[in-house]
Amino acid sequence: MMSAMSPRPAGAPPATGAGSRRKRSKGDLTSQAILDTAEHLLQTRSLDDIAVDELTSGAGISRSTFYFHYESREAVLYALSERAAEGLYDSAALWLRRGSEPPEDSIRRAIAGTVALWRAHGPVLRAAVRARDTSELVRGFWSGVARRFVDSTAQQIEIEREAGIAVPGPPTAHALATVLVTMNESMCYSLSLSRRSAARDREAVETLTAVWLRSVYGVSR
Amino acid sequence: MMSAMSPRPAGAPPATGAGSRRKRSKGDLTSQAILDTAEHLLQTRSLDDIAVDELTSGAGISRSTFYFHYESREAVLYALSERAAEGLYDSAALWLRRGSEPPEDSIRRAIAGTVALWRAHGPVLRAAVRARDTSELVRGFWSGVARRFVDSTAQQIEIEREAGIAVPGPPTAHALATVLVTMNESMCYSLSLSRRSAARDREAVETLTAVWLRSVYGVSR
DNA sequence: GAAATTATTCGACACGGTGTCGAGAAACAA
DNA sequence: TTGTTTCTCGACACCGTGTCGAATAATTTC
Repeated sequence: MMSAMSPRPAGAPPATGAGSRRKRSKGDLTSQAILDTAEHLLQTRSLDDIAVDELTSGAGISRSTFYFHYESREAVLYALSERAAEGLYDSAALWLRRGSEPPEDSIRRAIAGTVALWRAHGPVLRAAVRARDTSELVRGFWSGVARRFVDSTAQQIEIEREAGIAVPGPPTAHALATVLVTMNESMCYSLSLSRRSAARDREAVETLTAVWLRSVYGVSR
Repeated sequence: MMSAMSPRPAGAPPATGAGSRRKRSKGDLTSQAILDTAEHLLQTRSLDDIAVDELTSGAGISRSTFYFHYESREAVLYALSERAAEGLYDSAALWLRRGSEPPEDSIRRAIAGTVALWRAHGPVLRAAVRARDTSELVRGFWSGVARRFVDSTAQQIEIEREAGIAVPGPPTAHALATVLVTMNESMCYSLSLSRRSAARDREAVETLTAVWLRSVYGVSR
């Protein structure tokens, strides 16, 4: 007796990353196929417009099998977000500028990196941002990402202020950082919604960079 | 014969505004009741979590009657948005500052007005912003509002630049305006999500004002 | 390699929400 | 009153979700 009570892989399968050394079980493969189908469909439709059977027929399995691999559509999105947000963390590290490189360069580079990443994974990131208001899981994950960005930015602002390079408070370093990071996100969101265009991207990067520079350092040119 | 083909009031009932002089037909009343119920429920739940029968039972009518008054839940949101966005247009007029008032004051006043409006109608405005990605109708309406804001801001920036008060381009007046307006919106969105707090609101207004001032005028203080 | 165990898949089902239809009640006009 | 327009309702067809238990495939154990 004792029915199997198979341990459903709640959030994401063990190590969905590319570098997974574990043996590729059949289940891993279909989990992956579902993820891929989802990312593909997300390029056209919003998450709640995508029915579960579209996900599964794209992966060549029956609808009910889906629920063996994921708890819900949101769980799929969560797994997808993790995959896409890895790159974001790298960008976050760029805030902390190296050596004596002028702030303008490091800020522009970081912003350009963020824009590029939104271009690469726009549909997933947009869906994730939208799901913040819906899914506790996604909200938690995403607010972690945001905090990381805000904190390191605020820290950097404080350093520059103490060095007398950046213009001092009333806006708290933290408050300023929050606004700037939020601004970046929403610009990237709407940018990723428009047709891909190098010129548009460049202008967005330049504009955001200018706002960052002027807000933090007060300088113009 | 010739079945009535009753002219369903597509978007919103004739003149949903408060100043409507038309006779209060029974239908107007229930349309209104639906709207009120929707705004009330929106304070707790997201739009797609709200079922049509919750809207109608709140208004004391049967579910199918809903479809006589509105085409869909989105149409309700559209009507609600119009109601809430009226105030926004007033704020937009504030960009164009009067006489010789220092820019800092008019900008702060305009931003404070926007924040206040988001505090008053947060749930509706949030739902509207979310529905931009979903409903063509809402997207059109909302992008009209946004354009109005951006255009008048850009125009004002250009005036200030020609007067030598504001720091000159690379960032086009229009590009800069877009970023700033977008920033305001997303900050208001997330602010309206947090528990009401005069202190928090004040800090947000100050921070946004600082970013506007520094981005447009380059000054620090 | 046969049996036991575990992992994966499936079809069927119950449920809940949507949107449409045609019948009819209520309000109003003549 | 009668006719017309406005408004309301219940019934219905449809679609998507999530759960269950049984069936099959893969893997381990002996």
